Amino acid sequence: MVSMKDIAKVCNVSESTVSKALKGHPLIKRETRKQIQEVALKYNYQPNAMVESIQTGRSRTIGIAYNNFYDSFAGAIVTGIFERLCAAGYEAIIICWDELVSHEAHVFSRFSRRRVDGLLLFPPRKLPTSEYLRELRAFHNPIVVIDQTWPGNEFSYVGSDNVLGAALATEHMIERGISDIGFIKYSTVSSGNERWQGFVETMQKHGLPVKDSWCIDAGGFPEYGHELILKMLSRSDRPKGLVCFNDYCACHAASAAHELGIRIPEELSLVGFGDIHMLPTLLHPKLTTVKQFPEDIGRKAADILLESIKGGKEISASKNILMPVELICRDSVRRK
Amino acid sequence: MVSMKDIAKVCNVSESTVSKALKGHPLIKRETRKQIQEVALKYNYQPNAMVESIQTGRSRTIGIAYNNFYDSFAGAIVTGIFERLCAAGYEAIIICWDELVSHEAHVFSRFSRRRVDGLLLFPPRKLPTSEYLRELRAFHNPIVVIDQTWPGNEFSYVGSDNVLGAALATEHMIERGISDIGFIKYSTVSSGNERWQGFVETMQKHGLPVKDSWCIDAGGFPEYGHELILKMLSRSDRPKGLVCFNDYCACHAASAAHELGIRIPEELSLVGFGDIHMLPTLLHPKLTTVKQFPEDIGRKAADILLESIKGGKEISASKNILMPVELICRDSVRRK
DNA sequence: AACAATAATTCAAGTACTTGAAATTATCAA
DNA sequence: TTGATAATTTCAAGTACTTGAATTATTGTT
Repeated sequence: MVSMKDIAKVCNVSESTVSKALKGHPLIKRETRKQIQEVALKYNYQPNAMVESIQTGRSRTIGIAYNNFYDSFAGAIVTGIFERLCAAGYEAIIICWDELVSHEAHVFSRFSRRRVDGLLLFPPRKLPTSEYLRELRAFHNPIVVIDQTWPGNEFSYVGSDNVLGAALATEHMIERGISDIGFIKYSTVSSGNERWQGFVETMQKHGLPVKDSWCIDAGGFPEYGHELILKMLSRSDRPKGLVCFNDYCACHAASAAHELGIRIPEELSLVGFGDIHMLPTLLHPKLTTVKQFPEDIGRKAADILLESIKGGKEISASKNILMPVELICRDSVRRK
Repeated sequence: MVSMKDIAKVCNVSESTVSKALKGHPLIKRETRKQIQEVALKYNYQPNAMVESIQTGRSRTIGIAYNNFYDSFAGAIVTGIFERLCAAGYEAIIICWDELVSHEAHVFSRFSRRRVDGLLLFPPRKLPTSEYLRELRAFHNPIVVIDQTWPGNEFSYVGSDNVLGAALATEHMIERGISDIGFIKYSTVSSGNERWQGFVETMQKHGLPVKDSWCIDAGGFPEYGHELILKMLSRSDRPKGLVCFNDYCACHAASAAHELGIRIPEELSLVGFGDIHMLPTLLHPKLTTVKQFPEDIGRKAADILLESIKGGKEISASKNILMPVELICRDSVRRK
């Protein structure tokens, strides 16, 4: 790698002249400046970003604690994050929580060693341990939590308005005259509980009963509770509609219904959640779902983080931002 | 952030003593060493990785030029990459090719400024321009190209054995007595052309005709040529089987067939490619597909890169590695 | 107590830069 | 030719460390 020293040698000047010339400093003679810039270009000189980091105490790098590269919803969030980071001249270092790869405890110290200026946190799917919370609080740079949160979270958080989303989905079914409604829960994540809350509140508002046997918890199952759904749908006393935690759940429900010869939407209506990349339109019938705006979540989270970094930690009060959601009507809910 | 200076001040010793003590240098008195280590722990001291980088000329960081965070196949590759990087004590800086975010030309200089020790390249979906090739060659660190390649690529490459995969898929259909076979191409990427080649060779080997009107190019269409497939399947002269470039294509074909009331697999058999995360088993009937091993591709690519970094560029000859593929028989191909 | 031998610690220089102050060189008038 | 002023350039110190050489402190021996 060419350094300033190399260019200085070639141009027969000192390193500080090179430094100033490349920054367009007006004290350097025009011809000298031009020559140095040409040589730098010729040798494809690139300044060492790490030196600048050491000097300024800012690495212009943020850390992303990531969960799951398979999930295109998280991928969409990251796409939004990158859009903003790039515009701000920041790079990102991604580390996976994945227990197989790196244990929790090491994630923070790895970010600290790389001196990231801030942290975007996709929380791991279990509740944070006290050890992990201690590490988080000891981290001396701004943190923004994304997509999932936990009770008592004191950091800034950006996610979807899950309560509203589930309410919209449930209202939609009720409006179409369906009242025997079940719910596929996912209680191991905060968004799952929020969606469940939205469902229960809406049912109660309309004086409809929430039947335990129609509410299945898919949380933690790798197959999103496929077997449980199958069991529920094969009983004679089964719901006419299912509001699902997300589109994957809805797909599994649809698949179970197909296996049992139950027609969608004539005999069973479905609403998903997420409008996950391509998935709802690949199904037949096309899935009605609550659209989220993951790119916007990513953009917003990055904006907040970058602002906190600029303003210093004291200026930035912790924020709790819920992004809007929208019901997308397709063909999986029975018409009146 | 606490520095060695801070610890030195607290312990009333010089910085070099701190440095040596923290490395467990035997020349430092046991008690001094212990005290320094305790203070470092108490203040949660983390060495600045960038200083080490400057001194050694190794950043212990690699760059990943990424394409598409929505694609869980690429996500699986990255998962494999991260597994190996983490084990080797490396971090990754990810930059997206996405034209909206960062133009091609800047990607390499951004990696250079961060002094990444090597590059894992998911090539952009178009053929490399000569400008881009020049930048690649000017990059003075090892490069490994992943998943897609191009004619005359002189860098190491790791991808799936696409020719074999398409051959397996085609053989499977022929074996089940289907001979009116079409193909959904995707000719804008190298894997697409390789799979096409595997299809054509197998058809010729069995003396079967490759009918132009049954071979659709979905390349470049955001909806994977859904409309074209629909048109083809609505003619009376339509294929009895479709070998598809990937699972997404197959999903669109299935969806088109559903719309037209064509039953799968009785009237139309389908084989996908990729065994993309959850997708084939969410369909009904479940999709027969050619399984790839993306995590292994990622692992292999990372291994080769890390080896090249260790060995220096001259030692590492450029390699061309094709990972095995496997036909997974599910329910979308008609039984004899 | 003086000296050597050993143990423990510090110094100084190097990494790739930046920055304000100091030094050098050029230019012009008297 | 000298001195003053302006125009250029270089020096030196700082960033957060590492490392071998040099220095200082401690211990034991006579």
